[in-house]
Amino acid sequence: MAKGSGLSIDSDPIGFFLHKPIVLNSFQEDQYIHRKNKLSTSTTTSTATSMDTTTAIQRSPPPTLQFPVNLNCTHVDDHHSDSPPPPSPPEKRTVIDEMDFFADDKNHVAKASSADDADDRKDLIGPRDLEFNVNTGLNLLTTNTSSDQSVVDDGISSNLAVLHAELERMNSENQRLKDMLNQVTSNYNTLQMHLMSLMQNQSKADNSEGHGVFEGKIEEKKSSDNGGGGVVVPRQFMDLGLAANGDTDEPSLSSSEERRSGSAGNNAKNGHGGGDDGPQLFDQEKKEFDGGLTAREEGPDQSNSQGWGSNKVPRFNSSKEADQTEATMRKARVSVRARSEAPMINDGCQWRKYGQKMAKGNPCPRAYYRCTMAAGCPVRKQVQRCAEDRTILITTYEGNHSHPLPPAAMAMASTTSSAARMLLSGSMSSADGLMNSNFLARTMLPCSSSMATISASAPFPTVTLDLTQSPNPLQLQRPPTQFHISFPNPSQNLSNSPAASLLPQIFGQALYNQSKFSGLQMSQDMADPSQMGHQSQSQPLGQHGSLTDTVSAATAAITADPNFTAALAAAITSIIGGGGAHNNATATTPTNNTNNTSNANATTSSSN
DNA sequence: CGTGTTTGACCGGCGC
DNA sequence: GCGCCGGTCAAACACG
Repeated sequence: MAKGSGLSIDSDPIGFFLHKPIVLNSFQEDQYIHRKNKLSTSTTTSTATSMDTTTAIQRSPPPTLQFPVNLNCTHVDDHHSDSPPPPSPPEKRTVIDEMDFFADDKNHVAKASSADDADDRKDLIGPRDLEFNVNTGLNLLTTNTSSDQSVVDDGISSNLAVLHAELERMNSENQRLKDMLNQVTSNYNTLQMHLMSLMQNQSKADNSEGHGVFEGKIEEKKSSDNGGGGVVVPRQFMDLGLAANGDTDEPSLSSSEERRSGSAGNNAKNGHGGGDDGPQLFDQEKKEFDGGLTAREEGPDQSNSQGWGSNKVPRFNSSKEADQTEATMRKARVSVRARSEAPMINDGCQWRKYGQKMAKGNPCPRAYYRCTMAAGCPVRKQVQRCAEDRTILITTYEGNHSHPLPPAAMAMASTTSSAARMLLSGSMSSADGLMNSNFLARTMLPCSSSMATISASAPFPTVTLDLTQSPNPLQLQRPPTQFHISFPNPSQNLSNSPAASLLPQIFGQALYNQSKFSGLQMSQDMADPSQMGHQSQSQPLGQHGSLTDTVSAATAAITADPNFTAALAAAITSIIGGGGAHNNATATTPTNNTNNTSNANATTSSSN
């Protein structure tokens, strides 16, 4: 094996955050030069794509004007003889002129006639509208008076009124769903505190009774994880609920973490002496935790608002089955693909590098990091450049933070955690988690794009969030008229729904909103001022690896669009209703995106 | 001197 | 059983 190959990346997270100059060896320099050469291309591409998206949005409105105009045609005819037309302000003609999309000779004839008197003008309104409806011109309006103006204005205003009413309705619904989510979140937190209290009592009871070796070791480990403070909860729960959730339904603590604790605490420098105890300790701890959770389950609403279904699945399996399930869950990962020039994306957390290896099939080394924001945080990540395109940085996260996160870290953490949770909820909804994941992956719509990928073919279930394509996050801001969401159909499986693909972002946003930060605000609060700004506004994706911006942009876009909140509600409903397998949230959009994820068993996105 | 990185060694899972 | 490989450990080293 190519150990010590020298293909190292200076990736001091702290230094990175502080704009510490990055020192590269010759190979890295080659890589970075290569990437820099490519950067202009990729940046240009991203920018162009963004512009295309914007243009597409701006082009959309005009044709819809026909409908209200026709409505007013009837209206005017009905009042033809009732009231004389008000004086026509000439200046309004310019407004009408702007609507003369289709001019032809007929309109000139009509224009001449319309100049005679108001009644004649009114008479012409009907035919003119008909002509308009069949794509003839509106030039006759250039001499029309206010009656015609009012016709158009009334049409537009009535249409606007309709739209406004619709918007208000959606906003109210949006607010209602937010309230519901907040309440569910609150209930969940309360439930979790109950659980902690219960577990604490249980652990004390077990300890006092002098039960088997596992319990004793668990106590030892728990104390170690909490800085020896004597707290007997498995891990500290953060107030945001995110990490607590992750700890609850996604046992992220790897065996090595146990080994590490054991080595440090007991075996000192003997290194691997505690290795064998790690998984057992964790499994036992996990069983206790799950058992307590199951016992305390109060109902689907509470248990799933943040647990995303994993918590709600009863854990009455035998110990062997539980071990299998836990092994699967422990390995759940979220991989984020993003274009980045930096050796490591700024996700707001602090990382310490603990290893580097050459991975098979990739000339680029894989770096291993663990979170150092809190002692005993089980989160690890692997950073590796894509072999095919070295401008793409693949960051794979495993586990959930056991500590409060700064705002800058919330977006990524919540997104990845939610993605993992989504995956796990799918896995846990079946006795065979992996097969279910495969099914979930395969049954996602083929027409979708590559924002989220679920891969069960890997040794561990992995969700891949592909952020290398800028259109996807931006497309989340498409006007509601181009993004239709239909609400749950109980007879359909969630996995059939394209909205399922939005769950990582949606859930991330939900969790993020829960923490009282908006995506935009978070983006502005980021530690690195150079990476401030709203990605969805204009900043091309992939510049300097501001992945957090990307995520926040996507999540902010979701927040901005009531339809996405509706999708969130639908998704939550889906999970609440059946571990992500009963109800259905459907987001129907035309798609034209391509899939660029190599291991894409299923990809989804909102696209147009 | 404290903190973080580097890197050779080691472990465990898995396939043959 | 053996080798491969991913993942981790920890002594040595670098740096401020």
